[in-house]
Amino acid sequence: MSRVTIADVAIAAGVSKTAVSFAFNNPENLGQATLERVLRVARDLGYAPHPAARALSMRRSGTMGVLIPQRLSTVFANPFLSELIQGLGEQCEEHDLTLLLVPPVDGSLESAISQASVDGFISLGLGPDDKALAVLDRNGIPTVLVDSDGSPEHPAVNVDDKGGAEEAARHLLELGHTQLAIIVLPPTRSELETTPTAVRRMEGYEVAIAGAGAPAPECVTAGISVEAGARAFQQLREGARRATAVLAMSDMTAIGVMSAARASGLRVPDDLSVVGFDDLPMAAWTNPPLTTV
Amino acid sequence: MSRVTIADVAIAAGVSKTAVSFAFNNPENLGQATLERVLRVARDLGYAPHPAARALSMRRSGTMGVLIPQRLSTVFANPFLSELIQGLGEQCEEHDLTLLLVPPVDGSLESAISQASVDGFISLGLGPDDKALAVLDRNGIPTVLVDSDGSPEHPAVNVDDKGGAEEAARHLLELGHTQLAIIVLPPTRSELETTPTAVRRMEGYEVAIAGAGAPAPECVTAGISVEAGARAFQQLREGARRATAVLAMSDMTAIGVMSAARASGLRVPDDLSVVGFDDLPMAAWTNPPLTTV
DNA sequence: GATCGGCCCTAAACCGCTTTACTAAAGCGG
DNA sequence: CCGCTTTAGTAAAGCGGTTTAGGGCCGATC
Repeated sequence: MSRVTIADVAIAAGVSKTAVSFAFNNPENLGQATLERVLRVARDLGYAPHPAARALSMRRSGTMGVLIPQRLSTVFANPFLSELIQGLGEQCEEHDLTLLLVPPVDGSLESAISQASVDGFISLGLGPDDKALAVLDRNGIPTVLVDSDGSPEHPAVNVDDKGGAEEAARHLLELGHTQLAIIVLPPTRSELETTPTAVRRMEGYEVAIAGAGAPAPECVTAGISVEAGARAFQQLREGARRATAVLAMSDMTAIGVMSAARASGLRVPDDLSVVGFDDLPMAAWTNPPLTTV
Repeated sequence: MSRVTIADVAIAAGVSKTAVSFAFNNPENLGQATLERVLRVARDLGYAPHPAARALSMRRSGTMGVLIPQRLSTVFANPFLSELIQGLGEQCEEHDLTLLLVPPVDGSLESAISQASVDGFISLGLGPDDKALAVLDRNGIPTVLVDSDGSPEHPAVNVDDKGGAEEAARHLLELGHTQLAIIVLPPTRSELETTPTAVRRMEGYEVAIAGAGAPAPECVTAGISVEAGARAFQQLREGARRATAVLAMSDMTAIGVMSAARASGLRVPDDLSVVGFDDLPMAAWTNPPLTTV
């Protein structure tokens, strides 16, 4: 009933466990005849090495973890993350790894980390002083930071948030807009602090705005979805100041703003300019195509 | 340098390995004082149980696998799958499980299965006679089939492909269309056979068309993406027959057809009707909103 | 004819944890 | 003060693999 183990195969083939192991991992250690017999018996019995046992004894699991600082349910709703994970997936495929998505367990990334059987982590959006990083280090799990502030201790891959944001804002200012609105990314882990990414993009926006001597922008926070973008647009309409251009920190939100604006009779970009961030493929399908970073 | 093990903690706390294990898993077996001491030492040392060792010994890994019959890179491009996985993710979260995505390794699902350390599988789009299923059974891994033909051996959750397709086709026929075009889903695993899902949807379309006495539809195969949909539209234009309505087996493809049609000057739905399948949230954002199943 | 080196193969240790079976000490009523 | 049950903790046997050290057996060498 239960799983076929290496011992079963060994007995059935009349050899030792070692021989069976060799048959799969070091065939050159076995004679031709024995090798073939063992492999045949293994196949007939439907033997497959137990992954956990293998991982334990080899000290490697063949799995790459993606540390996600937000609920799993929100990941797939965010095309930017989807794109990223897709890319990771391609690489994993190439190297015969499997991808393990690791979201917080009961709100704690630390405990999630220690539960995961992983050879290394890609961690998304983690600050360099995050406690989760300390846990990783202490357990000796190699880690690459993505979308972080960077850290001298770890390799990191990052988006030029500040530069991109600055360019986006400058683009609008050069078009003649003076009153801008900014739609800020929502916090992910704690409900309070904004993400490092949002902070960096905000810096970029502000640099450009200050540089042009334009008035302070109006800020609204909205989730990464079309609906949230639409709500943000309503919020802006109700505000006192009438921004003529919107800087959204994500494309999804920007799309929401755009469609809500058109639904309420505004022409885009004539009456309202919108610039996103992410450059999702989806941004090109909208009508008109979304300007984005 | 290397990982802190249960033995390290045991020595440091002056107790047996058992006591340390109890501290985490059966605290009621330990005295108050010992319990606290062990936990404190463990925390100070940064101890975390090795997941593989734990999995091996407990015969459960706390991981749910999703068996995906296609390349990982195409999964995230397909919003329908994303939605599905998102739902699975929510459930996993609730039950403190992690989600392992398992695509084919070197084109073989069977070998991917045996590499994955998983307590159970959700398998997508597997026929009931798939060899991968046999492997699962032999290894005693519980499995739920999704989007399959159903199987007496396994619990299954399915979309009413045939019924839905039939309704979609009937809808168009009732609008007065007679010459329909069908955009078929692409094969996933082997390059040859169409998927069971595609077969079932095709049956539904044909039942409706035959029932209405309409001429045979024109069929084109296209991937699940907006671009593929656009290409399919071009292909149809070049064909001899001029379909006035298109039945697409996925929303993404339908959106592609729609936007390509508009780009080429056709009005939708006046000049060309398009019906999708999946009911993605995205389908509601298009202009006009996509009719879908 | 004893010695040596290769070739095949095996026994046993080990990976890090859980769990069963068991013991020493403590508590308790009589 | 004795035998009984509880309490608190331990030793050792797994879980299912890999890997190291070594043991027969063979022909070749001196």
